[in-house]
Amino acid sequence: MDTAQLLRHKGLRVTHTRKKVLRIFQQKDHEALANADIEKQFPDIDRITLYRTLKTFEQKGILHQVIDGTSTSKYALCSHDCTVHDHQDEHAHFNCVQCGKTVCLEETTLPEINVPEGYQLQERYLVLSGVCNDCG
Amino acid sequence: MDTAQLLRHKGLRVTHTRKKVLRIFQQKDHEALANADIEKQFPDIDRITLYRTLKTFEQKGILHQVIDGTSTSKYALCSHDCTVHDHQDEHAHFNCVQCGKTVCLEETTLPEINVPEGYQLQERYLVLSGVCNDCG
DNA sequence: CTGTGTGCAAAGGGTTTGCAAGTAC
DNA sequence: GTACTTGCAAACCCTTTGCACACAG
Repeated sequence: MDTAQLLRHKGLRVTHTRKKVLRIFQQKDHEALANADIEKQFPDIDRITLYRTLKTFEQKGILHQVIDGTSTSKYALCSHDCTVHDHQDEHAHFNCVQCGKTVCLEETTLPEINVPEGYQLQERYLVLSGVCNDCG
Repeated sequence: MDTAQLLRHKGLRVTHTRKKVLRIFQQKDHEALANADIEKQFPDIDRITLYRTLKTFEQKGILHQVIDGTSTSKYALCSHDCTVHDHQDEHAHFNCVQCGKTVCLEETTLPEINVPEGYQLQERYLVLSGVCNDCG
């Protein structure tokens, strides 16, 4: 599905900004990107519009948030079986402490966890940090 | 070891603020606290001093940072075998999406993870979120 | 044409830095 | 007395909100 089709399929209007942002995520397939990362690649975009675009994409099930232990929020493309209400992102993420890049480790799986009596588990994140291939 | 002893043992001067902050963490043993949480319990403390206190405690191996998926940084007491350079915190943390509280799940263990060729793993965090016992 | 998206300004929350005054040892 | 700590102001970064204008459908 190309960018315009995907947007339309998710009930969103097809705008220049949205196509461009979506394409960036598709190119950087296994990487989690923050607002600032996208601004770097696309300097003429309005910062605020970008925040809103990412949030909209998340709500529509196009992107999902990635927790990587840094204080900035990052997003990555949802896999195809993601629905709006049930984001599936069952793998670990690795954050490089040197370059700050965060990648999805697709080959990993999350462990089963038993939460204590009375707790309701909704999301699980396995966050790894260290030095990546490029920086090591 | 009482608060003053611990501080002295870590090479820190014993001040009113440090004793009080340390005591709060000791009381809330399995909970990860953010700057704001401590301010609530101890309203007359200076916010900036508190930031610095927490950072100092982390550097000295008294506290360690807890990743819980929220944008605020939280800390919890290090276990006894924590050293300055090698923080050990081998269990999952659970963040309640309703009350925002983050607790350590001492009984869990982190899985072994194989990182890709060329990656150097330094830290692992298993972050859970959902609804806690009190809110559920 | 209508409702959705954008761009700008302004504000908000969390955090850090600089510097003078205060305090532990 | 000296080096370490504190407290205050100000700055910084990331993010959100309000509102008028622009544009997709």
